[in-house]
Amino acid sequence: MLDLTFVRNNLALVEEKLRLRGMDPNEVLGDFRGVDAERRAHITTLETAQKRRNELSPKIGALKQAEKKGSLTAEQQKELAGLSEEVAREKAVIEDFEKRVAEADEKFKAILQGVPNLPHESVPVGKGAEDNVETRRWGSAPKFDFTPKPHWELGEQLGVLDLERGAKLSGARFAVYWDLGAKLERALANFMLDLHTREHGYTEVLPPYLVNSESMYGTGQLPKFAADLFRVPHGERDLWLIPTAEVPVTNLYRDETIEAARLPLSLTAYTACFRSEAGSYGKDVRGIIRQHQFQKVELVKFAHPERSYDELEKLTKHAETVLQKLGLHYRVMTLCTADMGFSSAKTYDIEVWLPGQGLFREISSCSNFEAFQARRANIRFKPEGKGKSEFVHTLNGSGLAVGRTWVAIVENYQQADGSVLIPEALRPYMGAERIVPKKF
RNA sequence: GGAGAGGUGCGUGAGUGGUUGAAACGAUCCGCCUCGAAAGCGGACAUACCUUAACGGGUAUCGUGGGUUCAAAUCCCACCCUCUCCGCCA
Repeated sequence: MLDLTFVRNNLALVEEKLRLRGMDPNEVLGDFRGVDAERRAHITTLETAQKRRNELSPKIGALKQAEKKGSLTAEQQKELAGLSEEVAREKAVIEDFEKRVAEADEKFKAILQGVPNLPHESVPVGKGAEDNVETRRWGSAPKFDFTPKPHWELGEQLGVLDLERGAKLSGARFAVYWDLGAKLERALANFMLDLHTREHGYTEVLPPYLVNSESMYGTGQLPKFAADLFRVPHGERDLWLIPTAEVPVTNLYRDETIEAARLPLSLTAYTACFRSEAGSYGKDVRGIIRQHQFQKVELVKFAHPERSYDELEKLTKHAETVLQKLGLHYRVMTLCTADMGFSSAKTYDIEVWLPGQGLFREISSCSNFEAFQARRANIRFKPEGKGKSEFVHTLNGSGLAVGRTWVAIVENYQQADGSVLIPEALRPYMGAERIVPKKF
């Protein structure tokens, strides 16, 4: 969520930035000025009436006390009647305008919550994914003297990936990993967590996979993107399966104030992620690129506003390091204004080369949300010395999506004989140098 | 799942209908004192929103949401959370 006062005072700028995102400002902002003015007028009316009532109440109280004791003069009797009448009138106004303010608040909040974050000035302007800018590239695509296969074929032949039984158990977009396939997933997760905790200074956390609506609201999944989530009914209130560890980890500090000296806080978490993928029917139906459940190692930072863009660069490098150590060819894309997510001010996508499919595929998305999430989730820091607390900047990125890394390993390290070589860095975690065909 | 206790400001903790946005103590900050410090003394010390050129003024907030009342931290209802005991369970 953007700052109310900022939007009010910089409406032209906000409209301009929305256009950069390829959105129609009128559609997004609606009658912002009108609703804002209406809301404020109603608040003023309400508070005036409340003030009057608060002035009258003690007078009525005193007179009623006297009435009880029977020491009320005729004149006071009249005064009491008059005051009672007046306060009744004010009360009617209060009740009426409490409703009107609530309605106006609702309308206003709906507008404000529907406004995406403003792109940072360094973000390239564009109209769609084709305008994303390749910022750097690492390594080179492996050469094969045979036609490399996609991971779904390899996985089945090796006996490590079982999509049929995944479908039997749960339905489409669920997978079962067997034997060294399962172990590869676990090895990758451990490798990534060790790298980030030992060499990059992150603290590991293991959060719940089910969270309440407040948490989903805090990171911006709700109210707008409920359709992408799995909802779990639970008594009077619903719980939601997390679509990414970003949700529970960012919300760790919801409604809290962090000491400035502790910033930046760097956290990493390995969790399962659940996405209903509504609206993506027919997309990536083969293999395990797009699943309802997948596992991911997430990197989250809470940073000082002045240093958040440095932290974004670092966080992105941390994610890249995983690919470098695994010897996987990749490129870093700076998303253009039109392709960024709703809450992001700047995003780098890391795309890994998948030879079986002959394309680069997103394996990490690293974003600076500035204060957009912090404002919603009320995450502050107290500046050194005195001064008012301010909102922190939140950042996150995948470090990496384990399922897609699994795909990258299998496709990039496939051999002519149908086996898959395990990269050096992973061998201590695998206890094997190679995956060879086996029946499940 | 059953029975009970409780949720107040940064912390401890008063407060059962009006003078309490909230005592007291502690923490923190600023002064005074001191060569410096401690102690002592004096003062400051929540958030959001509305209003104002500004100084300031106002409204709301005592787990959350409703209700009763002229008036609610205080009474009523629902929910959430924490703790204790029982049951169940990895």
